[in-house]
Amino acid sequence: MLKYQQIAEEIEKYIEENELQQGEKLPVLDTLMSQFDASKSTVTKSLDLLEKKGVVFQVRGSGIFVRRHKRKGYISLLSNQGFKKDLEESHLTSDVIELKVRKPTAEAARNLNLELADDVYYVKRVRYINGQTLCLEESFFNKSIVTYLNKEIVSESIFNYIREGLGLKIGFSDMYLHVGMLTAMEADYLGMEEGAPKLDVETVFHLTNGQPFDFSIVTYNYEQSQFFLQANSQLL
Amino acid sequence: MLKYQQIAEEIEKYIEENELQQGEKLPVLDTLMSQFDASKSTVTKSLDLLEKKGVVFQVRGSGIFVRRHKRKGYISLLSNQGFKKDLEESHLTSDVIELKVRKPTAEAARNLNLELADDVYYVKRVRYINGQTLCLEESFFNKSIVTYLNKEIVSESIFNYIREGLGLKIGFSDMYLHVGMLTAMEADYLGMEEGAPKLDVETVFHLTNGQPFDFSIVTYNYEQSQFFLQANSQLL
DNA sequence: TAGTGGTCTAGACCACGTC
DNA sequence: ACGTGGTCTAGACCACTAC
Repeated sequence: MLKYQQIAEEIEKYIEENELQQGEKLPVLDTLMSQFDASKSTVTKSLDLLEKKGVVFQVRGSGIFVRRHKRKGYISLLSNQGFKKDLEESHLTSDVIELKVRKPTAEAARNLNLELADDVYYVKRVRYINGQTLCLEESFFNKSIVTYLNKEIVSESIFNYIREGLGLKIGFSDMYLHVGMLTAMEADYLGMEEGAPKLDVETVFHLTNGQPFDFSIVTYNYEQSQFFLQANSQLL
Repeated sequence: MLKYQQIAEEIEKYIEENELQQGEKLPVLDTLMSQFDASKSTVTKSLDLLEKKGVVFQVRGSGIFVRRHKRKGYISLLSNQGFKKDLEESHLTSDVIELKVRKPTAEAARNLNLELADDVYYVKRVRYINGQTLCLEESFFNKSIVTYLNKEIVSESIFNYIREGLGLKIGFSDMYLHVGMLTAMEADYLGMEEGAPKLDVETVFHLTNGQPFDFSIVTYNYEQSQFFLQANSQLL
């Protein structure tokens, strides 16, 4: 593990263990530098990482402060989906409806830069949170990258397997959100009424080298759909 | 303007002007360093900024590449709302329904760290995109920070005024998303049917020093609600 | 093995906040 | 005026990719 990641992790752990609240001040840079025996740029890099994660914010001339949001039970839009689950204590399970090798839909092929004749792994799951239906998920994995899947893998964390089992490095993703109404089929899977509101999240996942490897369409039960997002405005 | 921002801007402009596509390679670091007469760390900082904005991705051992998403007409969830409008060519207008000084709701007070007896500016607007209703927006501004607002300001970009007119520095924000059904009142403002699907986005905007200054609730017309989001997974 | 991006350092200087 | 974070540099060395 890299030094700046290590430092970031320790600072984050420190905040959690001491239950620091929004606005509480952390030690100044000089202190952190000597405490972690690191240069200014390295500590700064750690803090930038934590700022990106929404854990701290830095104020020039003043100090480094803890950032927290106030609401519990929200799903983080940026750190879910094989990145990390953010729902503390919530119990996530999956029913695998379908798992097979097939040809991609036109939409999947377009998003994965594949031909219609190429093979994809197709996974359809219903996911539950604390016993309630959370979402219906359909995923298309480029089979030339994700070369093997089975029921055991698919009923657990597919992304962990992709990382650890296949040694692939997951990079960035593009997400598209739509609001709409449940079709009869979707309502059936989610145990809801046809025409009820829904949130569709389509995501194209890429490896660090830019190759798209997974296109997924997730339909959320609107009653469970509380999402959370942290933004920084210093993007010009 | 800082050197690394300048460089980032020029690289971005270069990409746009030459209409570089997803995956196209940019000059290597050494070239960029001499081209912009900057050190490696400075160029790297520019590229990190562009990576955060979703403009490029960097691959160790290989190069720097253009990142683009494929769909047009989506609203960027992270760079709207006083950050920047992302919808090219789309015409955004506002009808100001209400503008007054009042006491905050309990929810607004909680999110703005105010007492119920404190004053807030309350703004209610309907926003249109290309002549169609886009959303209904209610905002509460901490009056001790945003000391003055009027109809002219409010019918244009409030955030530009806050930045330029008041000289305040906007920092980070927390966003909460819910899916639900339109109330009769909301449906009326948006010209839709009661019970139609909606997306509510509640946002708490903070200054760079961490002070919350604006709490807003935006109810989107689901027919116009196509949102876009770019994520990076290297947040551990 | 050559090329390319990533990490880390030490230090100079700058810009902002606070008192 | 002082303390604190932010920018920028030059350079050493490391890790991954591609050939």
